Amino acid sequence: VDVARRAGVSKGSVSFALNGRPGVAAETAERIHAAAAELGWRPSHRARSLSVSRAFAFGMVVARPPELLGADPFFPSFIAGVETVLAASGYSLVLQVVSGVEAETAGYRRLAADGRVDGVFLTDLRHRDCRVPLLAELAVPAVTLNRPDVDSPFPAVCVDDRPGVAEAVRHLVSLGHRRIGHVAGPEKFLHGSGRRAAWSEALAAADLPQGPIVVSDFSAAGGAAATRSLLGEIDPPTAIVYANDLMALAGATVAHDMGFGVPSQLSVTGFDDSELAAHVHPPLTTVRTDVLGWGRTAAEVLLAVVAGDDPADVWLSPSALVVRSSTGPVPTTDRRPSPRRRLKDNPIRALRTEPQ
Amino acid sequence: VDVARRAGVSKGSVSFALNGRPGVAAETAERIHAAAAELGWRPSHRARSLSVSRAFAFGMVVARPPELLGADPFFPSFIAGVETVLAASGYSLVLQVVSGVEAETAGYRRLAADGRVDGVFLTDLRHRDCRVPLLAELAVPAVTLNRPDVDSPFPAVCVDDRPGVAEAVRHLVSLGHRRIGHVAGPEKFLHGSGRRAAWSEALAAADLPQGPIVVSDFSAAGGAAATRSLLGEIDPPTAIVYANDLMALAGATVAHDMGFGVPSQLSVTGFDDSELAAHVHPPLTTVRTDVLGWGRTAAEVLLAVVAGDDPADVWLSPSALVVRSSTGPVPTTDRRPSPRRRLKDNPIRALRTEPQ
DNA sequence: TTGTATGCGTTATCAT
DNA sequence: ATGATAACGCATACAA
Repeated sequence: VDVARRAGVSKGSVSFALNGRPGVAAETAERIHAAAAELGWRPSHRARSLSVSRAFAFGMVVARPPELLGADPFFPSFIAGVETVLAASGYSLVLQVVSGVEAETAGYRRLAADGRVDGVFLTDLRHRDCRVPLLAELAVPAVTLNRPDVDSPFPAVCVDDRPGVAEAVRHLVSLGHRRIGHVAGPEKFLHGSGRRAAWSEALAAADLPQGPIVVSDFSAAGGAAATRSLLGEIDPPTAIVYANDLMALAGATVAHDMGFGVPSQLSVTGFDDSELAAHVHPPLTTVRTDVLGWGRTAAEVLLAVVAGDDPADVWLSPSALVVRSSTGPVPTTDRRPSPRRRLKDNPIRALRTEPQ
Repeated sequence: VDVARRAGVSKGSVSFALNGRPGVAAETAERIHAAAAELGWRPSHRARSLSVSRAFAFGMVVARPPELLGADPFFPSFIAGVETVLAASGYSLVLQVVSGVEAETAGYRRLAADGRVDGVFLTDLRHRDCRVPLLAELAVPAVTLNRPDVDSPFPAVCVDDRPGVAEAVRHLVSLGHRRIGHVAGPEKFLHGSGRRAAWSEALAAADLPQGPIVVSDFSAAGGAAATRSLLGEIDPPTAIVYANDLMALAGATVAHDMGFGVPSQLSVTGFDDSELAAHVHPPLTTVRTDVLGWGRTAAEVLLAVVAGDDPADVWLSPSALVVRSSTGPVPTTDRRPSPRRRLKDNPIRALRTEPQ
């Protein structure tokens, strides 16, 4: 109103001029802009929000336990990628971290009921993920990270985990390994079972028998326990492909404690290429994905959705192996663990152990 | 309006009744509630926001590089703590991750200009932190994590890092160490220089000379480089206190690669008690703080601020040492590193090296 | 090309 | 105790 009065025009003209829409004379528009500038006019986000029924924000609800979130490089990078495009678009990100699926559902409902967001990012996709129908019912636009295995009306931004895992297996095979185990993430997660499938298929493709597998939980403790179990078997694998770095790091530690040298007696690969991977002993061979780009693209797609168009799925550059020193040639001779450690960690089987 | 019509009253009465305010007859109020329920009325967050000029959201802008964020257990836990109290209050958290101080300032300005938040959390406090006067000028309420070293109108929620670090030093002293080094975080951060001061003062309190120090950057690479430098000195320390776990973990790796057994020849302590700390070899002695509680309290305080009162600073339970196996008795005899590693990693000094 | 009028869903200020 | 009416700040259909 003030700007209109100062420019000697009506409210409507001001709105049109300030939004750069046709239907206002160039000279008038200029006068309006000048008036707005002099008055220090700033658009009111809230009023606009009420008027156009949009929140100018996207949401994300994360249902991981905090201690796992803190050890996982995914979310910070993803969010950073998202922000780079949101900041330029006047959009914000509202984040919710919850524990448990019921709280997660409640979180989405609240976001939707309050109209706090115009769309959400669906991460950590699960099998038959209930969030897809939920959001469809709530009429909240979404973008899924990878394509769900339920009917989904939402576009997906996909990064294929499998090539990296397959590459890891091939790498191990080329080093002579024939007994390659896997420590998987929870099977309910698409990426958990996807990486497992990639490992399994890569073994088959190499004409190798399926190796031993333990399904774990992406945590350090879980990775340690899984490794203990795998290496305690009668004929332990000579290499283990882990579904993430955290489990791999903890697993390598357990192996070492059990007397399995890494990589001399056991090769190990991770997934994520976390900050620490290159700085442990031995540096971890792992799989890298472009998480930052993932976030960037996901944000762009969601922006396109709220802009009204119906973007197609997009596939980003697939994961790729980063070879470091936690993988090596398969041990040719006696790879029984050294006696001291073995005695301590596995007293029963230590009876058959002798110095190497 | 619909509810009012249905209940046969006016808009104003509905507003009063639904907000449980005095000035409406009990019977009328009941009729209104019934009508609202039948109509499935839900309050509009946006309209309320416009009307009362509040966002019902708090903000947080994080200016760490993504790869460091991903390796740091702080933010996820802090945010999780924040959420537990926000969710119950109808508040949301809008998160911004940026790179660089200028983007950070811009982030706060945008949050304020758009009126997107009613207050912000100030984390990673720096010396003479420019965000304090900025937010004061912007008239954005805030709560600071620990008390800034500039005049601040904002309440602070404090967790003292120092007791934990001091405890670590005392622990090392009790193990016989007399030459205790430190790998610090950037000095511009309050927690960086605070931990350094704690280390320094603890040494003085133990009547020990100041140990060698390298100022680093909280990253794994930084911790590795700092350690290399420290252990390359003529008379390397027998123990190193690191300002965070990431540097400690990378540092322990470097030490091992340089032929320093941990803890046989070098003791190491971290800070954070990250997920991996207990699952590396050797398990890391480190300092733990209640980050979840920190987030919870900070949210409560910010809520109190926007509610109109002027809460006092609150001090939470201080940090405490978690003793694991990366610390041990000071080496009594020849602690020169073993020759093989040493040859590889430090060829110059290897000339003086002999087998142990 | 410009102006007028109204809607968005609340809360707040008056009257009565 | 209740009801009408005015903000809040923008967008927009429609008239001129």
